[in-house]
Amino acid sequence: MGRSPCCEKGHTNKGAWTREEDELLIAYIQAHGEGCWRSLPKAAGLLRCGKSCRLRWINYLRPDLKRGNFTDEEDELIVKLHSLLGNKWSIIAARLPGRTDNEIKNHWNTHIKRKLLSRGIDPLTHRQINEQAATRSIDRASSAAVLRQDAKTDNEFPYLNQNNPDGEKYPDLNLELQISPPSSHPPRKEETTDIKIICFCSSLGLQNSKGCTCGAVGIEHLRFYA
DNA sequence: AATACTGGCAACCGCCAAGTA
DNA sequence: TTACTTGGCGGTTGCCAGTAT
Repeated sequence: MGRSPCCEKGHTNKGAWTREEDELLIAYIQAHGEGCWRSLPKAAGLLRCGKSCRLRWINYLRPDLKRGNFTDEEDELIVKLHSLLGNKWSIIAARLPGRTDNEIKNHWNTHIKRKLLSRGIDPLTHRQINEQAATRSIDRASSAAVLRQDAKTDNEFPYLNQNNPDGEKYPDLNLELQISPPSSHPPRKEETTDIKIICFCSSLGLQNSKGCTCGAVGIEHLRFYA
């Protein structure tokens, strides 16, 4: 039945990691690789919860981390992906080599969100705030015109200023969400209605890229089931 | 110089899906 | 099928450094 508990909470350190702890964790993972996080702390001589070790490694100690300031291109990509995915930080992070979900989440909350708001863009909906208020009465064409007039946005996030309404905001992206089941399990007819499939590699024009193994052209390997 | 305020970020918490016995 | 653990995720908190008063 099941497995034994994750960690002995009474005997673990908390708070900031010390240099010694970092060194122990790095040394252990370099010698044994990333494996069972549960048993790692004991094996590595750490008084930490396995979860804490995993987080420390993934967010801070991993050698392939980029660190440093986000570039404008990264900012732009984050906004694009966020407009498609919402707060799916891990998926967004997967498209930004060397960046972690936590890092991106923090960057979003401290920088990008504010930047969008200062441009009059709702970071939740990625629409012009005044446009939103008027959305009910303004047609899509005029909304696009509002976007076009925002020269600042043009400079900061050029993609936000495409002469396209909604899904056509990103001419370089395929924003079409297809609705269908996993290919290996053909759905019953009644199941297909609310099942969505999307390949973000393809959507971003990155099909056949390193991170995309689906091999699809314009179709989809990230799957969401309703 | 002292204090209050603010922003940035590392780390924790709680939940959930998947895996296992 | 059920009960349980693990790994992973997103939200939140708390500390610290920098800035303003």
